[in-house]
Amino acid sequence: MKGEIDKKLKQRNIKPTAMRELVYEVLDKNKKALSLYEIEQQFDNVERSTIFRTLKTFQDNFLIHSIDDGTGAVKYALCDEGCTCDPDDLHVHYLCNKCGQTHCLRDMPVPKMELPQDFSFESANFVVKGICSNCK
Amino acid sequence: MKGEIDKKLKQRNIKPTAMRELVYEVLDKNKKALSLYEIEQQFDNVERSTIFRTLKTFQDNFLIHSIDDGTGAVKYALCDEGCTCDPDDLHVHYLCNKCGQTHCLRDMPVPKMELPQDFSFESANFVVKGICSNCK
DNA sequence: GAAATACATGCAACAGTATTGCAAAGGTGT
DNA sequence: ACACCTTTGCAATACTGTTGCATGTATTTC
Repeated sequence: MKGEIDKKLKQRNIKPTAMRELVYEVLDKNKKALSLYEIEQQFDNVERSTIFRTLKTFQDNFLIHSIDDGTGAVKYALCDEGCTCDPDDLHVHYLCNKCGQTHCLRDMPVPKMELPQDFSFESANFVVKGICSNCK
Repeated sequence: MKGEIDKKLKQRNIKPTAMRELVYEVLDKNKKALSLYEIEQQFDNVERSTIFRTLKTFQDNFLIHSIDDGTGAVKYALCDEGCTCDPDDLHVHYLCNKCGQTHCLRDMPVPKMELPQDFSFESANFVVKGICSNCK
């Protein structure tokens, strides 16, 4: 288990520390995107800033991606293997207005839009909101 | 001019006050989406909270819509005439990573996604990021 | 037109999230 | 063991958004 996680971290050139293994584990076992606060809640005595910087490191190395779902807190979820967060790697996210959970719709790529002349497409944030099947 | 604005406000059941006319004017003459802070900057001695509540009133009555472009500050832009901010009224927004300006791509509707079973589509936020034609 | 009522505004304070500086702790290589 | 670099914890702070309350302004009612 720990070995598996370390491998994932090393694949992304992230030195595996206890903290990072734990944060990875939390992101992995929860099947939804989590905010900094939500991650903090799953630990007893871990500094917010440490988690914050851990997430930043993860994000810089494309191990996780961030989602701004409009709730005020940025959420984080694991990237798929080999993801480089290029336009081609992007997928749609879904925020349930009832339970507040944000899910990755990993098999739903963000559609390429035909932008106006001379506008480049570097990245995108596409969040669909509604009521999820659980809350229906 | 003032008459035109009052008409727009009244169409949306918003009582036209001096404040509201001014905020509307600012949103109208800038052709991009503005944050609360940016709107505040265009006045000399107007309370943030007043503008905040004005925007809230506008939004509740579908005169403006808000965009969360991931920069940390919500931005606001005028709705098209007759807009009710339904899924059908939504359009894509564009954030330039260089100049930081956010534009409405009004003629680019948010594509309807085929969501997983029992997930409803109530609204969406679709922001494309890149370099705009001005900054290229 | 004056009194009563409702609504809008300004001020101040506060809440939540994100972020940074700095020092201590931990690990790595020589 | 020592020097070096990275990570972590603590504290403080910035920024945006939000609310309570008092005051001012407009609108209605008589």
